Amino acid sequence: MDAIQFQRIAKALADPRRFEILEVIASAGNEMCCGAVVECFPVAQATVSHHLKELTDAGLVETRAEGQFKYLRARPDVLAEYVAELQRRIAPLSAKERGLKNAHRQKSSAA
Amino acid sequence: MDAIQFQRIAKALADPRRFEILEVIASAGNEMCCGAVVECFPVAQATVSHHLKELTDAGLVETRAEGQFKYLRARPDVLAEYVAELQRRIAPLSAKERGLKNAHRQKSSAA
DNA sequence: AAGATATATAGATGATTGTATATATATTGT
DNA sequence: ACAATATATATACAATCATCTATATATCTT
Repeated sequence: MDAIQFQRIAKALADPRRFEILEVIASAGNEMCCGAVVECFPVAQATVSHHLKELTDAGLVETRAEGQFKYLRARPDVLAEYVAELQRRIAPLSAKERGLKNAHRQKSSAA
Repeated sequence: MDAIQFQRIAKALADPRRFEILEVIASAGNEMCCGAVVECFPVAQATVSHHLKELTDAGLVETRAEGQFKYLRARPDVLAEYVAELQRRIAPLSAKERGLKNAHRQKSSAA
């Protein structure tokens, strides 16, 4: 996963309403059309459309167009990729890594 | 993990600079003082201080005061809690859950 | 063709936020 | 006591963003 998508996902997850929208789509079980999502929230259709765009840009939601409708489906696999990358970047160090880190670190403890 | 902390963490992870700060602390291996973090980034000390506050408020970083210094340490366990909650909320449904969802959903497939 | 419906886009606005400068507070060393 | 250092806080500002209204585009129905 490249850094751009990584940050895009982090951003997408950061807004409470947008996260709720993702939750609704994920809990739907099967596809859900935009209108059904709009009905779940007390915000304008354009607002939901905007959030859906950010979620799909992040890859957390995929869409399938069918006639005038657009069907949404969550991508838990993409979320899993994000999670994996997140834990790879913020990882507790192994004893060996700690040793290497500490090896060139006398300055801060001597100063 | 309560909803407030969950959103606080999501927010804290969403800013690229703040995330880099967390990365630096996590990769330090042992404690790191604020000044060392400030040296890593081309932003003002007050800006780093502000980001550190958000990271500690979110629980992703813990601090230990020692004299005029404040030592920082990442909390990968808190991140792990966040990740667990994230995947619990956005989870692929089991076949049984899908069945239940679909049970009262004939309209969308019939329309 | 015309109206109705679904979704997307454009533009505006108020709120939030990342960052800066300046200052306060606390601690250490002389 | 005083200067120096480390960190936090107050205030300000520009940029971003969530939201809205209005409109555009596409599709369906009659």
